[in-house]
Amino acid sequence: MRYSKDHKAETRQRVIEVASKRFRKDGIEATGLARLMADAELTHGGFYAHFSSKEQLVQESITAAVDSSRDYLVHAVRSARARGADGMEAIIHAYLRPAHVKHPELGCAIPSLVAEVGRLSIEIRERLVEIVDALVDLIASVLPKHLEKEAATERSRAVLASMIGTLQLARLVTDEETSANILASGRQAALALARQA
Amino acid sequence: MRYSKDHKAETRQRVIEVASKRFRKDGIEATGLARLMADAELTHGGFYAHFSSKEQLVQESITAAVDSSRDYLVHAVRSARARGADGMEAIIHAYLRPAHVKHPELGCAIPSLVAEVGRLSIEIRERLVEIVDALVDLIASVLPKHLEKEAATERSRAVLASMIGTLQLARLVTDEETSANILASGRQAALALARQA
DNA sequence: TGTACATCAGTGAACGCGCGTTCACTGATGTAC
DNA sequence: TGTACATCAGTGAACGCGCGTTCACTGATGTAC
Repeated sequence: MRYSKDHKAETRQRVIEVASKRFRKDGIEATGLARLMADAELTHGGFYAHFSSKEQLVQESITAAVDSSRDYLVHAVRSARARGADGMEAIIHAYLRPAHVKHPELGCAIPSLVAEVGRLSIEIRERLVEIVDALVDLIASVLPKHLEKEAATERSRAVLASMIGTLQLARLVTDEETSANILASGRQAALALARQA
Repeated sequence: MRYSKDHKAETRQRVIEVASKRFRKDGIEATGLARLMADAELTHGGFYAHFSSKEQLVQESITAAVDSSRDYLVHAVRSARARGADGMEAIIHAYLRPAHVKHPELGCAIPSLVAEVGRLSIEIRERLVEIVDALVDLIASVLPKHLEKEAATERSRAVLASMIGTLQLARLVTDEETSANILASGRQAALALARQA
């Protein structure tokens, strides 16, 4: 072996992390491999020492985003519970926070990629569905315990859908005050959905 | 003039309509002018007899989608009221109908383009914001009259956001039954948001 | 009404560019002796 | 421990392709006489 046994794995991981961010920020089709590899401080030719195709990188990058999307919310729930606060409110405030509007590259992959991914391979679609399922499960876990599983899943999906739409609208508008208003009423709406009778 | 005075205007309109559909179905950046012009039964070179750039076509195509998006919902409201039914339910059922999941090219431009448009010119973004504003106004018009203007706008935005997110999730999943479930619980959620205390 | 001409919507080849992918190579490192 | 060699992560030129845009042209039609 030329480099230390971990060297290649580290480079590969670095490319995945750079890609995961760029895809969320600029979109998948709009991100070229040459610029992406330059971001990872490599030249484009070396790409194929790590991945068989762009398709494979896209799949792994979205999978990498599952954990990064969920972990932030899991942490928000834990710290809320530690101080006796409401888990649902913690999730909604974490998802619909101004920083999430400003920094799609560090946030949830769904609002950034949901439309584009529908046109790509079924494998890529299914990777994004994994993120949806993970977030739905997380939201369901802070719903009242008396709900049946199916009802909890449906309600969680509705909360997630409203948060996704709200985040997208908040990102779309150019006026910052309007964006903040959309975010605030979106938080209220998501909470109302979580607590409906 | 070579052709009858309306000929050029008709061709131009045909290109805009074809483009408006393709952009919603395949995305803006992923739609090439050559294939688009072929769809309109023209060759690509003729494009610049009608538009100064792709940018201009995109702007006009989104503007064209304002009316097509709104008119369908306006019609749904009118026919609901004609038979004494609820306008809000009519809008929600029209937006969150299975055909809207299956045929993005004939539907609302927001779920298809909201993420991508954030990366394009500010003019294009503002054209999509016009559609958002038009739909928010329409939803507000079927809200109870006693609400203050600001409260009505905020509630309408929340209803729209939840419908956008729901439609996107219903389009994302590959299983048709799951898609129908997402749509059904999304309708219920949107209605709950419209009627919250 | 019939003919000659001017117009210009539409054609299709060509442009430079960035895309994903391939490939001959380089040179720093781990291993064998 | 010191040297010779094999490995292979990473380099950078090149590939065919589709992109948006330009341009010299064609030929069907409206207009002038």
